[in-house]
Amino acid sequence: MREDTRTRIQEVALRLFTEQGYEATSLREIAEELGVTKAALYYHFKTKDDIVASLVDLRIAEIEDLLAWAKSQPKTLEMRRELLERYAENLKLPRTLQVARFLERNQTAMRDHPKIAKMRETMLALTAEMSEPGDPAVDRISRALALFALHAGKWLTLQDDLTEDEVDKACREVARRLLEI
Amino acid sequence: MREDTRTRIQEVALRLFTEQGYEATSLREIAEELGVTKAALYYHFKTKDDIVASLVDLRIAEIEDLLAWAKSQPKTLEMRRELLERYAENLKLPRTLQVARFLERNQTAMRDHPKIAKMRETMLALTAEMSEPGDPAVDRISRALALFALHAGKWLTLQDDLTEDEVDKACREVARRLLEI
DNA sequence: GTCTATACACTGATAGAC
DNA sequence: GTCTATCAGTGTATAGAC
Repeated sequence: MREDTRTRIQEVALRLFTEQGYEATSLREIAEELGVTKAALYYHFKTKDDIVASLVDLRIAEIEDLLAWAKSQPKTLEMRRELLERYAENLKLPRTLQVARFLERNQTAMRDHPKIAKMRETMLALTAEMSEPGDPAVDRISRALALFALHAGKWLTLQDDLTEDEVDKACREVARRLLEI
Repeated sequence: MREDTRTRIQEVALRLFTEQGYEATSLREIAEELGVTKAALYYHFKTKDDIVASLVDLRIAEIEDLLAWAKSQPKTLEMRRELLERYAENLKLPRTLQVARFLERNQTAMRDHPKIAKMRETMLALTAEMSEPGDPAVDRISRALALFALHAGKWLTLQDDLTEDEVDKACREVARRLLEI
């Protein structure tokens, strides 16, 4: 029971874009790995950019969901803790994690992509929801940093004798503490 | 009193690589901006990779200096504070900051570059110097994160009404606190 | 939906004149 | 040190057959 080609293209593209970079990955490479020709890709996606857009859309939707929830809540420590929890849980989903990694590693290449601008905007709004405008700068930065600490674990993994899971747990703990600093 | 071409190539390349990405920047572009031809670049650098290598070398040397200093010190809180201070001061130098930004934004593209491996290794060794092997995972991650918090300020700048300098100061304060968590 | 075939621009890199 | 000229290769994208 094999998935449709469109989904398979997304999967292979996401993996190669993340491993090698967006620019460094050619449509020929993607097509070859799928056992189809380049022309076939163009039936499913208008351009190379379009493949990326379809991936980023997923992530934007998730962050927007989080943002909507955050906006419906009072700006308390409890809410920030819960937001962090939700963000971390979301980041555990394989698809989400893959897209997040792709985005982390291809910031510059994706720089002018409208979807990326949109995502950055939403992400910014999310960090804004973690503080009141009048809060001290250190508090605001600290809370924003808490979200990014969750990502940090992914590329700190190599650290040393710690397993990926241990690093992940430690990052979450550090993130939690960043909320109360 | 104009600098030599080699240095000008490095400057332009660094700026374009950072702004547009390594792969997305062609040698033709660099040459055009300098008012020379592609062939001229090849007199000064063996390959495109070579230009990057010359830039990264600078950063590696700086981190190795820091590492050497760290190794000569006892692993105390005082030392970690001082290390953070030195790292932050170093990151203020325009050239260093530019190279650091370039590296942040082109991780994937530079993935297989031997110089990058070397740099990651040195950076890892530096974070390792901030803890004893027996320290709790949370402490170790927290301290490593302190260094990265200094970088975070650079792309959190957009945050809101805060100036770049305010964000920077706040990041340093958060980083300091991460040492004591 | 997927193929073959092709257009056309641009890439990194080299050879050799000045 | 910088140029012109050129290379082979690859890139994205399209037209049209099956």
